[in-house]
Amino acid sequence: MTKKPTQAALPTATRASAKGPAGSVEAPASNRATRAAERRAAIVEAAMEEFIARGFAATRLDDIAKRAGVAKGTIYLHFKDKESMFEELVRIVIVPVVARLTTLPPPAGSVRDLIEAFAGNFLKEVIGTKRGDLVRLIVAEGPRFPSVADFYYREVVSRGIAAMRALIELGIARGEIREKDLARYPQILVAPAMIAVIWQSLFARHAPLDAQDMLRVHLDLIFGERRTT
Amino acid sequence: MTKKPTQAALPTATRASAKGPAGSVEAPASNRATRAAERRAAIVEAAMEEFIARGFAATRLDDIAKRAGVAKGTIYLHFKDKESMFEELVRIVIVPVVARLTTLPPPAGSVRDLIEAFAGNFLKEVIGTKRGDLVRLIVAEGPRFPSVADFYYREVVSRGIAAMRALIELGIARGEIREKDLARYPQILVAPAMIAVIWQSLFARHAPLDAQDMLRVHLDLIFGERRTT
DNA sequence: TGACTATGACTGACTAGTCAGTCATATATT
DNA sequence: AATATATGACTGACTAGTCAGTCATAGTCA
Repeated sequence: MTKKPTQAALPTATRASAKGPAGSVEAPASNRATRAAERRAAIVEAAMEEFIARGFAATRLDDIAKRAGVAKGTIYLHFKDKESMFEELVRIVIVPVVARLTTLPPPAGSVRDLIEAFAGNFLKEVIGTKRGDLVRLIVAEGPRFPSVADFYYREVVSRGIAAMRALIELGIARGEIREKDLARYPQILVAPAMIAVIWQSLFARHAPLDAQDMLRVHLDLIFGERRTT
Repeated sequence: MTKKPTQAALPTATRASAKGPAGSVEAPASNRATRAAERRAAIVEAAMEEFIARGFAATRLDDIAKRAGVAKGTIYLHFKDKESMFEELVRIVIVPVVARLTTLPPPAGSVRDLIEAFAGNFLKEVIGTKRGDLVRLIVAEGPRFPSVADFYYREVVSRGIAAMRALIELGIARGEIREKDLARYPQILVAPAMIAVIWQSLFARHAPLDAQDMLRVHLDLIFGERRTT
């Protein structure tokens, strides 16, 4: 009597069901492998949102499962445990971003144009989006997940810094940038953008920030006033 | 069950006025009020360290109690619950910092000197210290503690931005700063310092940052190369 | 093609453990 | 003694991780 092995369970309709809380109607998904991949993607997506909203410790796997429209056990078919799930998640989300960024845009025009295009892209893709919150999440959890911080430094930060430095050196060589020491601290070039990301997720309600315009002013500082053409 | 356990408003001890904070290793502590204040201070100190190291959700009150050399129940003599403890904590730690900062230094010399002195102070007092980690903690937990984010914005950010703006406007009026639009975005002035704080707590092991030097370069950007006087 | 079997993705009730908050008791102060 | 403080064992709500069992699909054979 104590045990009531799963029996009643769902009467029927496990097949076309999916009418779970997930909401979005899953595509037919012909074969098993495809379905599995879809579920995995759903878990990743759901987990990302929960982790961003609550942080690592406060996130419940039950909530992730519910949001993904999946049973809790399913999560463990795809990830070893909560911790390694979090670590893997960051990789999964970041890798494609890095891939896109390393696809450098056409190196035409002035250095300022290059940087402006790059920054504009960054603002559009990161600020106020899921990706921006991910940055904040990494700042938040980094110290407790050295492997995540390491990964992020290796894959994103060090590369970004190197790329910015190259750009700055080009600008100096071309005479567009006067402050030669800037090449030693590419962080300065990027700082306002990072601050904008953090600002938006913390203080947007108090004082929204026009990141695009702020960036323009910052670039004016580095390149000198833009001549209106 | 809808549980409504927490009821008792802050019991007492809120008025435990500031006494000699010096209180270190269990001095006899003559009167009760003093002892209570000491215990409270020990709890605040311990809680701060635990919260910084683990974040809000992952911090155990048992650990705070142990670190403070106090029984768990004692914590509840001083704070209503974990959540309000965290909120109060941020206030307790930040208020004296704000108090110190608003004690403006002698407004002598050039604007650049003013800012440099201010920044130097900031670097020494914040970067790599407990205070720096507190900034990271606020960034991390802010979204989950709107009251903390609000408080921080009101007490620190908005004041800091206003002060910086005043300084920038002075610099523009005196002809030290050429970029007039900078006054619209004091964040640009502060951004590298904030980035330095975050950088140190996340990536110091990979690539330590000479914040002092970076700041010098940044100020060169704003004021023009420094003339060696 | 249709029927029968094998596979493994998926489920969710369950277990073992954790931790915030309580309170009866003990200790210190007046 | 009376009162104010402090203690830490205890409780109950909550959750990460497990696993016996289910069932849609893939594979096999007649």
